Amino acid sequence: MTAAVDDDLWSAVGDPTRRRMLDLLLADGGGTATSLSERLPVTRQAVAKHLGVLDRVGLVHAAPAGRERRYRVDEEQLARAVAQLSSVGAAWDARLRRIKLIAEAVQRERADQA
Amino acid sequence: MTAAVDDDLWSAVGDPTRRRMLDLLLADGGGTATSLSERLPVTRQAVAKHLGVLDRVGLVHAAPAGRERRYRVDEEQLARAVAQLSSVGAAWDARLRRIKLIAEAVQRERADQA
DNA sequence: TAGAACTCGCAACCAACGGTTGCGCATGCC
DNA sequence: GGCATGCGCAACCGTTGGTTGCGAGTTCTA
Repeated sequence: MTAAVDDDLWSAVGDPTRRRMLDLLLADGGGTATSLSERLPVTRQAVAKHLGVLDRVGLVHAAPAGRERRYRVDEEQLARAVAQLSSVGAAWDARLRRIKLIAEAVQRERADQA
Repeated sequence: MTAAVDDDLWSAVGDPTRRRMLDLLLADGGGTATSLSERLPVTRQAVAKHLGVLDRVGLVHAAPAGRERRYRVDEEQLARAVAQLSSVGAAWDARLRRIKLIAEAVQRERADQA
């Protein structure tokens, strides 16, 4: 049921470092590869690569400012990703609930027979 | 804010193939590496490795049955993972909402000045 | 205005991981 | 006993997250 369409956006958000980057960018209202790397346990280059990935899927946008390259979160796109995320969660939740109901029904049936 | 504690469970569920495996296991009420690999675009060995990962984080449990090795989903653990998932989603959602409010406030302030 | 300081991008390299193929071993069925 | 089936182990490959090293462009300042 869980389609494969999600996978590009999902996998972009799937990386822990990228999640923390998005978190920092949201908290500070933007940032550069260098500024982010100072608050993360990875080097600037690693951050830069991640920013490239996030840029490709449209979760962030770059704005050259002098010698800096300032990144900001595309909130609309992130909202879309979050929606997909919670929809997957909801699907599993529903399935788990259904399984539980069936299990309980079987239990009741057995109890009736005994 | 999003802690690093989630990362083990989260990354286990992060892989698309593992998500589809969990989905299949839930739908069929269990399965073996071979049975799963027949319904997935990967080999039995790849599936076996993934089952090992899922087993290590407690999302599935193995029950040797004759020459088979039958796996079942630990629904409680999966429910916990789903909860973490949606909590992360909720956190981002809240932050996005807050950002939006601030932005609107700034807009209004500017309008008043003009 | 020349040079120091800072930020960035590119390239080479490494480790981990998802995936495959090829084997050998155990279990079950005829 | 013999054949088929299911599993585990090992070697190997491509991708990806991460690092170091370096050269080039921009800003600040002496």
